[in-house]
Amino acid sequence: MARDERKRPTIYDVAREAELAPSTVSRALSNPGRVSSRTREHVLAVADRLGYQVNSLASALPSGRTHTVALFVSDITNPHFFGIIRGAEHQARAAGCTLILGDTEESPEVEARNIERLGSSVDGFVVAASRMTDEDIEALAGKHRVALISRQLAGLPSVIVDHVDGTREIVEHLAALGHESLVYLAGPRRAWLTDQRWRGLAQAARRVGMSARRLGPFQPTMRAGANAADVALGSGATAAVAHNDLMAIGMLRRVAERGMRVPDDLSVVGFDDIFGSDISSPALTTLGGPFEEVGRLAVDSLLGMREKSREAGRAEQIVLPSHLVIRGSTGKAPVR
Amino acid sequence: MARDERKRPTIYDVAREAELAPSTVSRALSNPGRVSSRTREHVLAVADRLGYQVNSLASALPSGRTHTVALFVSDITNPHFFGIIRGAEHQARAAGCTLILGDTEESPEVEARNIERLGSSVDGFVVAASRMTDEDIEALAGKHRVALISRQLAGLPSVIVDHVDGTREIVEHLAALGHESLVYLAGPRRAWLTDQRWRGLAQAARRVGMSARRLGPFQPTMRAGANAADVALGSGATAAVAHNDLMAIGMLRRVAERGMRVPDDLSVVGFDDIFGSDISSPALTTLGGPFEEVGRLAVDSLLGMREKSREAGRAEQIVLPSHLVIRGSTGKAPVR
DNA sequence: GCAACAACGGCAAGCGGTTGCCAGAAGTTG
DNA sequence: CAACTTCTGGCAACCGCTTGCCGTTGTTGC
Repeated sequence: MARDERKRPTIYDVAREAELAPSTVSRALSNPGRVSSRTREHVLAVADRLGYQVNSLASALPSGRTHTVALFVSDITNPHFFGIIRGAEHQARAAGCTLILGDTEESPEVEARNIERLGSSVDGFVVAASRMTDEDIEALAGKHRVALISRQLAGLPSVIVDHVDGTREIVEHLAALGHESLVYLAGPRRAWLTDQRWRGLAQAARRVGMSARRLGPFQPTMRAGANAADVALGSGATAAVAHNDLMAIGMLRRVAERGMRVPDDLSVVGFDDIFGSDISSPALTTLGGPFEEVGRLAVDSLLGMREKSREAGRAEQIVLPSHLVIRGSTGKAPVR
Repeated sequence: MARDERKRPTIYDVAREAELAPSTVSRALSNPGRVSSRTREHVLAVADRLGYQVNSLASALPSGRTHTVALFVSDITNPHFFGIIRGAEHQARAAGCTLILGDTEESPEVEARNIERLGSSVDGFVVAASRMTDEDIEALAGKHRVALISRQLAGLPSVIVDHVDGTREIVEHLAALGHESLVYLAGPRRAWLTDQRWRGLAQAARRVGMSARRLGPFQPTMRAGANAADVALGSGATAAVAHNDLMAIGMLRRVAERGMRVPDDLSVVGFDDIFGSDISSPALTTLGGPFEEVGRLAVDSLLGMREKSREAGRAEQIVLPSHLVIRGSTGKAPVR
């Protein structure tokens, strides 16, 4: 009731009260240099007294600037995105923007639809771990400002955590432990990272003379990890690299369930170093990265696109270093 | 470039192309019953051909309906909110709304500020685990539609997971294991749940003749769990109930770090049954709840407020049942 | 066959801001 | 002191869509 009667004051109310034109009030509020300081202060005082708050919808309409950015993640229940979300939020807030978070639930359709839905009400999109095709992303980028996370595409700004060096580190770590064979439990086919990680692993394995096989694809979830574990155990490899920590943790459980031991019977490595990867038993060896920074930089480069035209500035593709976190899930290769 | 040249078509473009008035196009799109089916189909076809997409900003301005709801959580890195977020999103989507997610980072100021910022651009707010004072929430509710999660306040719709029965269950479980004393490691003072949980525990303990003490407050994080563990161990109690799973998991680690064992030396119970609570070792005994349902219902009752006036309908306060998940972190009380 | 009434499409006034343009006031310059 | 900038504030035209109201046309009832 109270809610409905009292309408929010508008600049017209403030203008009337301050005995000025609405346009002057508007300027005093959003373009302070344009009016005299006396006027500005007067307006501010009146606005304050009336409890005036800009209607962000109304101001976005003529100006086209919504001061809102959207972040889409492929699965909001994956702790991997925590850091990214936090980082993005901080950067957005620092830039005076609101962050809208969307969960695409691993579906390229949901992704495309949600993005289209938001269309005109945001200044741009940060898409993390997109499942869309390159073509769809390009089409999207033709209509909106887009920055990518965990994916690279020519001409678009992106932020990824290095996987070339990271996978090399993983392989060398395993090699040092005496492993001679590894399997990669692949993530979704649509995930750009799936191929990248496999390529990195395969190449590094070749270099150290380790055999490597790719199995899957699997959904990047704990549940699918059980399946992946069975497949990995069946493969005869002594080391398994899961597409992400969620899968890896699911594998740890399944291996234990089957009465085998990690790392004695099988070494397991994950990606992301998520919350939970250090409380599992054994704790998970995993490739971590500065994900908060990833989120921050992605928003940053999205907002940065404002000025530089896409052609001129050459969208920057940022690669942040990863680091291998060695914990209990990797150990000496079992002797045959 | 492509992005900037081609402006999105508007209803005027569609109207011109369809040789109709803009108002008719508007109606065909958003109020189909108001035009003849022939006209509607014609408009739809033209709109489709032109790739028309409503500008949600523009339509929200005159109508006042933004088809957007905001969900604020106190800490987005707490997996507890996963289910709530998912549930809220699903329900929002089902109702044709977009969900905006906000992280208030445990701060009532951030909470109030962010809510005010969004003010006019959402249809309402779902606030989970609010840290604001009752007065501030009431003030907010005077200006916007608000639904609460994990908090009750007269006159406002809310969804909580039962704690009365839940805490009783916890206490009885501990009593059955022979425990005669428990400590509650309290959460933030501003969290409504902190007092509620303590009250429930204290009352249940009294009834079974168990001693209960409240310690803290602590931040509801893993980090603070270490501190809580030390305090709990120092208290001499044989059972510790942490404010949430994050704290409880932090406690598990700290206890192990100090060379003691859970549950042999100390039984530990948490709240929420978050992701991670079953992969810790020992796995955590915790009070779970249907959190996805919580999120869903909260959005539901928020959107339901549309029709029924707040006074008339008597805001519904929903209480969902909790369930105790017994795992390895609770065991027989140590014999003295 | 005509009044009464739907049904349907169009007009135009908003929603609450932003902003290009103009004009009067104030400040500079020679 | 005239001529010319620079400041400031106001006017009014949007931004793209919604919606109350009106007029036309087609239907129905008697």
